Amino acid sequence: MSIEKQEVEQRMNHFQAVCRDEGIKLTHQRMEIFREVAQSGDHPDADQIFQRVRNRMPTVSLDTVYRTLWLLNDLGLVVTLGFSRERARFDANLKEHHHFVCERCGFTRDFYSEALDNIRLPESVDSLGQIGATHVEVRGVCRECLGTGA
Amino acid sequence: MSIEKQEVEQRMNHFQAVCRDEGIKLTHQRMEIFREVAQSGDHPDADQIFQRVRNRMPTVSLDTVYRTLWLLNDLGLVVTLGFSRERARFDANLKEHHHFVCERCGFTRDFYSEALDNIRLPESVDSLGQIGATHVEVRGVCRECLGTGA
DNA sequence: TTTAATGCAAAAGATTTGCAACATG
DNA sequence: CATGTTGCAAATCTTTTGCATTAAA
Repeated sequence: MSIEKQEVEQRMNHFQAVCRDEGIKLTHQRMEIFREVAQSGDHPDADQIFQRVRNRMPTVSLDTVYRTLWLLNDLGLVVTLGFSRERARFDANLKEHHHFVCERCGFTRDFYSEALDNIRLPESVDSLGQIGATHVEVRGVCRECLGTGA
Repeated sequence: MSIEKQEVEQRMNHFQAVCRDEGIKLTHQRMEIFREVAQSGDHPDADQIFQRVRNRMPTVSLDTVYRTLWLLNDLGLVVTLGFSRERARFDANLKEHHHFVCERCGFTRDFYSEALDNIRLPESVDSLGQIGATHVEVRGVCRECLGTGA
């Protein structure tokens, strides 16, 4: 599944504008790496991106892919799924619940809400497959990081 | 932040019952590792669990912690946060969106919903900190994995 | 006693870093 | 031309595995 050409062009333009504004050099590698993410609808990981870019650019290196992806992330040009940069975290709470996650320090807290447990999903989701648990993740900044510490 | 004693006891009992049912041996290590997750409200990762268990049980090894955590996960006694077992995945879609994730193959697809973008969070969340983006993750099984392939 | 689980040490994987060569602005 | 960026190789960090020993049922 890939993104429409027109949308990809828009994303490329935005990327170039941001790089110019930030004084970040527009290298061949960065262009190809960003393009790859921009045109992929399947949320690839670093290694998949590396493999795909390498088809067009055989000399690119994996470490450049990593450096570039995190740069794009810091620039807000790309987003990571879930709690991505972290390792697996475990939870013995089996009741249906949701999470608040602090974007700065990783602090994570469960919360409950019957309303959220019962949210209606759009019909488009039904066509993707069989639906299991639905889980809400709220990103934010915790009180501690805000300096609003009790 | 730790879980109430009574709740921990309940979780321990459930854990022991499941192990018995499944013919899984109740070792000292498993008890301590599960207890650690059961009484932690902060969603620790494998290494944190290892460090904490080691205080009480200095001979436990990190590989046992890993083996046990994934066993608990397979038994449904513990849950992982987000897309945990995977590596970081990237997305250049900056529009507000949500995800459907196949639990079997990892297939992930964006979907949109104004209703979900505007869900009301319970007030308890406000007290945790400043709220940023809210994101819904639907877990399920994709059509391909269901054998309902188009 | 039988079988599964542990600890150790080593292997495998993933990600990051120092540095000289190179390309961009 | 000056500086930031790359590729390489090595280092680091995380997670997994093989195997002899130990412990649970």
